[in-house]
Amino acid sequence: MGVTITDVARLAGVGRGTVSRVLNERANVDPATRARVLAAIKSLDFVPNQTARRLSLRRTQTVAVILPFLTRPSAVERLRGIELTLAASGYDMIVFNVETVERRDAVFRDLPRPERVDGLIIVSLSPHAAELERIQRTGLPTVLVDAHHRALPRVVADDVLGGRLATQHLISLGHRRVAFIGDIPRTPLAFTSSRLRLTGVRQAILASGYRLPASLVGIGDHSRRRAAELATRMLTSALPPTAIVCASDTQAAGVVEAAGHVGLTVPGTLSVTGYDDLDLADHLGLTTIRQPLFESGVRAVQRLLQAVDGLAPGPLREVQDISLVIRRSTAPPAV
Amino acid sequence: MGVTITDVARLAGVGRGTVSRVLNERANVDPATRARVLAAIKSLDFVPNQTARRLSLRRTQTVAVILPFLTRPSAVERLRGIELTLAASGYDMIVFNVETVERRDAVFRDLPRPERVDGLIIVSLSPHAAELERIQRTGLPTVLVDAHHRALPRVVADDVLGGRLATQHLISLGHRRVAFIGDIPRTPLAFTSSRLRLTGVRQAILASGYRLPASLVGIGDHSRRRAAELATRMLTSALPPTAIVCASDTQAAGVVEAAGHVGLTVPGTLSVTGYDDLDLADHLGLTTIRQPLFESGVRAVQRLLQAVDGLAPGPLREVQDISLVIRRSTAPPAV
DNA sequence: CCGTACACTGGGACCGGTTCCAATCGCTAC
DNA sequence: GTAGCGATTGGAACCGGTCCCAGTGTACGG
Repeated sequence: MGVTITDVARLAGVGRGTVSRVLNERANVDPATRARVLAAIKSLDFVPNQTARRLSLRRTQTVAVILPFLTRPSAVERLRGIELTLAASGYDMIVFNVETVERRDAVFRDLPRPERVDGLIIVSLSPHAAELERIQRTGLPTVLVDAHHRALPRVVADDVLGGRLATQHLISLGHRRVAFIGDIPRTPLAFTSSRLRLTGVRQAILASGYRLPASLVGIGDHSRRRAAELATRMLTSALPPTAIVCASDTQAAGVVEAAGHVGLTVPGTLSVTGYDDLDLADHLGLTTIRQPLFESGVRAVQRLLQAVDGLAPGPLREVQDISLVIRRSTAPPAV
Repeated sequence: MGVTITDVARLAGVGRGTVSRVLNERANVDPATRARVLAAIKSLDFVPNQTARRLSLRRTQTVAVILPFLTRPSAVERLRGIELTLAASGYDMIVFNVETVERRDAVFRDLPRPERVDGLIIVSLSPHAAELERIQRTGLPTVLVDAHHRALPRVVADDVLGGRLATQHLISLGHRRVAFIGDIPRTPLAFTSSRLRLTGVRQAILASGYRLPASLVGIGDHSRRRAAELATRMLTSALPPTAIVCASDTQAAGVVEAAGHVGLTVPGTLSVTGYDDLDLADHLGLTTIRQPLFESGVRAVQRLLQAVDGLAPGPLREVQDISLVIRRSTAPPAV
């Protein structure tokens, strides 16, 4: 237990520096010496102590991932991409799941320290001024995913476009009263994506000469249940929508459920679109906007590690492609 | 950048040892000295370097979580419980998502080293002999969740009971031909839970004097799609079941879908039960077995940290309560 | 007035690596 | 034969903490 570099050096009959040189594949080691050292390493089953290495190198070989709501499948899928890529690069991943404002503050206060982690990946959480200032002061390489700040490198999809695509699809089917159901934008844990999607929805509607009255915009926390409540209220109002664009597949599932409860059929008397193209969307036959969730995690890590290695960061804003996936939840409005 | 304990000592006009004593709240520090040191710490915004601390203490303040298939909501829910509890205890959590045999081997080979982590939480993966041997040799505190090995402390639910509960419910409704659809048991990434649930199903069926022919046991990888295929085959056979017990809500969702495709209604002409009580189950109105997923993560961490602190481990096998949740997917068989 | 116990403190050794510098060695060039 | 050079090597210093030991100062008992 606890074989050290000194043990290896002693067994191989060399100095500690030489063992270190072999370990780190430096030049200037005599092949015969190298062989002796490698044999000693093998026979002792020596593995360098990470902690000591970190202290000496002043590098943690660790990346922190901050993300809100591990409950959301889309966040988990991004995390999978991050984990896989990080593992392949020999970095450890420490995860901070942020579900409350207190945790958010604590994480942003304690975490961004170069002696703790080599880099930061922040998912679906847009840093505000104080947080940014702190990150920049430490000089810690940082990449945002599905989050925005003009000063930080980020991997995003065009949420405005996504909202527009879904809405244009509905309008081209003949819908005129298109509603939107999405997340609360001004929570301290806000997802900016929902707000941007709404912008896209509004753009498409206005461009076609229709209107988006406030009564057709439903905002609530991100849950199936809440979405169902909002939809129920809309659908039982005097002038109900014939189609609803949702900020997520989860919320779309709630809307479909609500439609059933108030006696509407999807897509017969109500069209619904989701967002993300989760398994759920396939299951429910939801028309939705697909975005490369897993891939966003992969790219974030690749860009982060480039920055950690001191390479050029590339364009600050990297935009990933999205696409409309048409299934069975959208159809022309009932006549 | 990088304020060290030496800087603090210099500013406070004391030795490094004294600063350390203040930091670690040791006795034998003069109140006046302590105050001076604390003032220096504050004015320099000093935070002790974790890495140096780890090296010196030979403690990593880090716990590794190994879990297969982050894609599964049940695994994520357990992870949430683990993350929250670990965060509250000041430990870092590094996560290893295992989706292939290669990764499993690599993780079990490289990870269990006391100089890397203070403890191990293994979710839904039962270590085999070589892995156990390695873990025990290192003496690393370890807790299993939803996994089994007689030599290791574990937090589990009674899966046999769960299978029995679901089946007894169906039998009490009048079903005689009850089928089971679950996971492949002998994959290197096997979930033992599915096999145990099948055992419970079989027990209940035999206890009631009925039979469980091989044709009514469907085994496939854990996905909605695969479950749907298996169900379709069963339901279109000569002697179809009137009820299907599934090893997970996800698979139950596939079965419900398949039922629709072959012209059966749930629960009219087919009863279905799931397992886990995910949001999905509520959504689909699935009768299911609820188990405390989040809580299992919490308990695992509590027990692990006890072990890390050298306290008594308590009973090796801690069993959590499960319960039958009856919703709208089960009813008496059609006459 | 002095020995001693006790509270407090400074600083060296250590954790296990990496890196730099100086020393050694063999070989070539003159 | 020897100066000069590059390749190779050992070992000290360092990363930033913790901890132990010895030393200082003070109060107290005899």
